[in-house]
Amino acid sequence: MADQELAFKKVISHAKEYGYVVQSSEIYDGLNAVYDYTQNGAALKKNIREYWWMAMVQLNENIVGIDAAILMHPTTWKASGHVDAFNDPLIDNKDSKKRYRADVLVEDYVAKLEDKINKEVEKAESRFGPSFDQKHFMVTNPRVMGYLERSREILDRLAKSLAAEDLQDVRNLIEELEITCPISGSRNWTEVKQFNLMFGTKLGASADHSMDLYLRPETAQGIFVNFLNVQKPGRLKIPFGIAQVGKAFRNEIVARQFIFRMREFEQMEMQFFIRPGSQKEWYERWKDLRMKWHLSLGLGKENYRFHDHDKLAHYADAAADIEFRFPFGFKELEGIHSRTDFDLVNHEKYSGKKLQYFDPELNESYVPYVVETSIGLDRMFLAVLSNSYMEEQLENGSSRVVLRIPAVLAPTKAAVLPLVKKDGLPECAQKIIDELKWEFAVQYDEKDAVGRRYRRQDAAGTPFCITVDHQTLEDQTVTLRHRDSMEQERIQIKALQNTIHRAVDMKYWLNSM
RNA sequence: GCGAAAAUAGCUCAGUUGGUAGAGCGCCACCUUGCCAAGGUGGAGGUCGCGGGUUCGAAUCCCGUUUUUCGCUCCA
Repeated sequence: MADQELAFKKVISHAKEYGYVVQSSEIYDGLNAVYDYTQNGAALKKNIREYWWMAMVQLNENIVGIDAAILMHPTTWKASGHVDAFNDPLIDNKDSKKRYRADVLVEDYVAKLEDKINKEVEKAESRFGPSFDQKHFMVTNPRVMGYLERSREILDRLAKSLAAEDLQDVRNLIEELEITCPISGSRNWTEVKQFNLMFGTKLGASADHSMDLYLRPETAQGIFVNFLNVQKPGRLKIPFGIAQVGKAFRNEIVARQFIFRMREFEQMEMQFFIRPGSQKEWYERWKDLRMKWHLSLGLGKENYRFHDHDKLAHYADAAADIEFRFPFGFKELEGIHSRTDFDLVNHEKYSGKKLQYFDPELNESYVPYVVETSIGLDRMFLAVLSNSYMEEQLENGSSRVVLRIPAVLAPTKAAVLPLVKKDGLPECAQKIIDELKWEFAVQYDEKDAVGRRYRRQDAAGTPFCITVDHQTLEDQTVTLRHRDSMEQERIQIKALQNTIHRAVDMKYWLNSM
């Protein structure tokens, strides 16, 4: 574990030093769980995004891509269930370290009062026998009346405090009622805090006329609300998919582990619309296809596994994660969910608009079922980066740090290095760059001994180094040096484009699926 | 959110009983070498995370705070 911890720390500092990821607003001490991607990170992220888009959208005739807004009509989140599910007043017991919904604690207390009332009723019933008049008893018995009065007072006060967002009073109420933690039995409570996992914001510059909005907590709803706006222009026939890459925002209670769980993150997801009843089959198919996509990058089969959910979210009838072996253990990288018709049906209900598909083969209309694949782009980035980082001992006794990023994803594909910075070699190198840069991200470096430049490029993850020497001026050949094997070969300048292309093009990588 | 640990140069870290900040690597310039890091000379870069307090004097002691990592918890 200590080794893992150390390895993870090294990845994090390497990410900063080599221009991949830094903390957001670092000069102001940073912002909790928010990170910026710097030049190489931005390039790697873009390449991952494109690799996904190619596999999902471009190569599938029945999947199209959209780009929905981050801001959506607030009713969207009522329909999706997020307003209810993501919004709670919570309180912690300091001794048991358990967290409770504050309103539920109070309601449980009231439930106990009701138990007491019921016991009184039972007692009286057994005493008076068949002539017992429960209604009369309830409004005359002083104890029962006391309990009822008490319950009403408590619930009224709770409702008022919650409505006024007076959390201090909710806390006071818990203290006054002497509510104890069911586990520790203590009354050592923290303050009550309102946890709203959705980021609020306002639409409209003037405070008087503004409307409360949320930054989307997931991108999926942008697809569901546009279901017909996409299906109709595309004349799409079921089964078909709508894909999207975009930012989502969550005020996570605990946001940690570098870019694994951030407050602002990017999702790549696809909602696949199918006939009701065929969900099992499509769910299995997409699990299989998504795993193949991951394996095509060659990060190692042993680093992936499926995790089937036992407890399902309210909208799902089956769900599995693809987990990856991160430096801190196997964690969720992608989710595949059979979402049934939950989302579309709810949007029909809240909007009053039909969100149905007419199936010409069945000659009937229905709300399609949905199988979702949803992968965290930032998590995929972390998977690639942490898996690529290696410290190697070489045969000559020296060591090197290398990022074995899959060449198709590498931020820079090749560095062009003049052996010495004189005799026209830099000019020659520059000419090669001017040719290659139209197709690949390339870099020039003339500083320091060439061996050191190789190491620098290794550490930055560049798969190829092209070295220009005096022989180049005579026969138009260069040294092509490979990052992973450290082997070099002499090839024609003319052959560079094809050789690099073969190594970095998505076609070859995705064909290995 | 609770608990623990940490924060000093771009990175990794040293800094003794409190006395005005150092190393290695990296970076920049020049010279030298020239196919797998660690040649020479010179240089830039730090109000020691931030804010208070104690003290004649704080990187060092105390309090608060921010950020990071770990455990628990939460979320999916």
